Amino acid sequence: MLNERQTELLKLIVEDYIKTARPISSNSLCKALNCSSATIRNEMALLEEIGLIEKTHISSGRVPSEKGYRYYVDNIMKPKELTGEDVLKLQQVFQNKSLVLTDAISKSMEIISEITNYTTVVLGPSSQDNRLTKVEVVPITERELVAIVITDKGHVQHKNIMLSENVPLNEIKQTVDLINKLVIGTPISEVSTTLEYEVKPIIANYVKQHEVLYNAFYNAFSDFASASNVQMNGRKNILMQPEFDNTEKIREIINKFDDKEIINSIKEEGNGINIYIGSENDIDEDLTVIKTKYNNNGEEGTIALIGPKRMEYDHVVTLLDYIKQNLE
Amino acid sequence: MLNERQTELLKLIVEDYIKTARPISSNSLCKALNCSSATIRNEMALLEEIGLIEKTHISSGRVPSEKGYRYYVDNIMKPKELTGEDVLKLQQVFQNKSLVLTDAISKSMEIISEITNYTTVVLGPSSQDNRLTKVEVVPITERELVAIVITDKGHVQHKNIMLSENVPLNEIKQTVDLINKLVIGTPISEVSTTLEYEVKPIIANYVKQHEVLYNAFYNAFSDFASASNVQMNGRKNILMQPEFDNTEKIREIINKFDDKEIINSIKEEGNGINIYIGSENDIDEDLTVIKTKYNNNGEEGTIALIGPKRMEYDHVVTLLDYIKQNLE
DNA sequence: ATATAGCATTCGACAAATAGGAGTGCTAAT
DNA sequence: ATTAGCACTCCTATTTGTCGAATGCTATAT
Repeated sequence: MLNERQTELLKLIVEDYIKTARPISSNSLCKALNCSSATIRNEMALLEEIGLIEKTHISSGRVPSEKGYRYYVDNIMKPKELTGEDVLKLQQVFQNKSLVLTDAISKSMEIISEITNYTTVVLGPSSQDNRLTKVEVVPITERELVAIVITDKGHVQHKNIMLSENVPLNEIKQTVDLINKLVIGTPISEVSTTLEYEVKPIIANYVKQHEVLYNAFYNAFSDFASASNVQMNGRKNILMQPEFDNTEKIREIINKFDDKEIINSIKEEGNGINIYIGSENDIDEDLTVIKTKYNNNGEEGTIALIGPKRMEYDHVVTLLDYIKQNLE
Repeated sequence: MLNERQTELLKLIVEDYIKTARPISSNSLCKALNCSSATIRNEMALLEEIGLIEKTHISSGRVPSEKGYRYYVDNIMKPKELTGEDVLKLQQVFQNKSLVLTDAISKSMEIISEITNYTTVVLGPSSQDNRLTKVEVVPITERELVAIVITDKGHVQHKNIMLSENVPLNEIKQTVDLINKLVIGTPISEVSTTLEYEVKPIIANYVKQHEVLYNAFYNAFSDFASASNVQMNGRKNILMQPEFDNTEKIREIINKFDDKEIINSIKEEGNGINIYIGSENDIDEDLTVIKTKYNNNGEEGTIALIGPKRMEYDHVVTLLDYIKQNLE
């Protein structure tokens, strides 16, 4: 589609703009392309007609359009080799054999956020399809207890429960034993149903204060099933970008970052490393989101990186790829 | 110190400014004080001399100084009665008997952040002076286990542990039993020491892979002791205040909010509800922080509210007081 | 056919100039 | 003790002008 010089021109514009955040003039590219500014202007007019670059005003330099970034990412960009320094920082995480995978992911995304000055997000796997392995209860006071729920994939969650009336310890024990007998092996998403139809009728006979206990556990399990697990690093980074140098935009973005709904929508379904430029993502048309799935023992989570559209795509992709490699 | 009219004047200036965020002119107060603007100007000059109000430029209206806010808070302000609406919202939390105290606090501060449009912070109690009640281990795979630690105050924490070599299940069990025997009842802050001097020498005899296990548990306990527990609500709220309508300031504040160090420094030592205006707090001289301790079964935490100096002190104090009452 | 030099043109960024208005402080009169 | 009146200060918004960085276009050279 584009000839060699046009390709080179687009590449220069995109990469220059990524570096400087200022519109690129025809003059500034003369040496690089070894021709006069007039020639470059002609080519620029062409690229603009195709829609790959834009002007900010009638006599301004050129800026990549969304389509331009897309073309760059798809056809021009070459993955950038990692510097020794970057590798060194990340090695420290992956060589630490005593780290559980989820901790390794957290740590490495923390580091990537520092290296790149973008915002990173780790969306932990949901425990929806985990199976219940064990329920344990530890009494704290007469009315308060801690319920601990463990799944086969190693998810643990606890919840302090306040009983609405005093319940004798042995009744609590009986209930927990029953749950452990009847509910173990059930997927988390189905626990509520099992509780209601299998456990509830039985404890109604055994246990005096069955209502109170049943409700307490029912609530605890619902919380567990719906718990989401999101970690964000360097949310301030994105605000430092020069394109977000106005309060309105900053407020808009901070708002979106605070919105659990939006952040949860980051979940990636496809394979590989996927890039969503501007309006291609659901967060904000001025941002680019790069995501990839990871797989921990059959459980899937997402790691993502959020930055301005003017993002160092080559660097970022290589970093994420490096992490992906190391996680497997 | 101040006569009646001066007091009334300061009150009007502070409360007007809190509402409008604009300097107050002598003219605008004529009706309220029932005298001419010239008289008010004379009084204003006096208040300014004492340092209670300031001008933003030589011919501008007056703005409360830090000292002015302080005087207002200490001597003029009357607690504002809560509206039925506010009470209603908070009642829903406190009447829910199945909520554990910490959850009730979280929820109510969430609500307060919404009501006031300021930022709220809940600093959970540290588990430093809790005593260990139980350690439990659940194996997930050959190399991975979940360690669960419970304290007498009902704190629970879990940590997934990756063993650097395979360890037979019975050795793990032995170790955990030993820990449960020797370490229970020890304050969390001393667990590491006890582990090192009492447990380590013994398991060295019993257990083959004692090094691996010891390290794993040692790390798990250190994490537990150092874990902090901070919750923030509505951090965006503060950015919406008109006085923070420039990107530099916003970035500064967002940075400070992201800084665990600073946020942890919010911990309140004194009794009652304490107000730290501007330079009186450690976060930012343009902010006011209002804090109060709460007491959960002997464990102390802090709830705090962060807003601009131009804060609705009367409303906020009443709200915090209401919560404090209800928590006890 | 392609590349380039040259030129008019457009527009943003910045500074200077201008006008209007909101305040104040001070003085003199009540 | 209060207030009317007035000169004065400074902010804010708008206008104006200039400079420079770009562009598009046209005519010319290769």
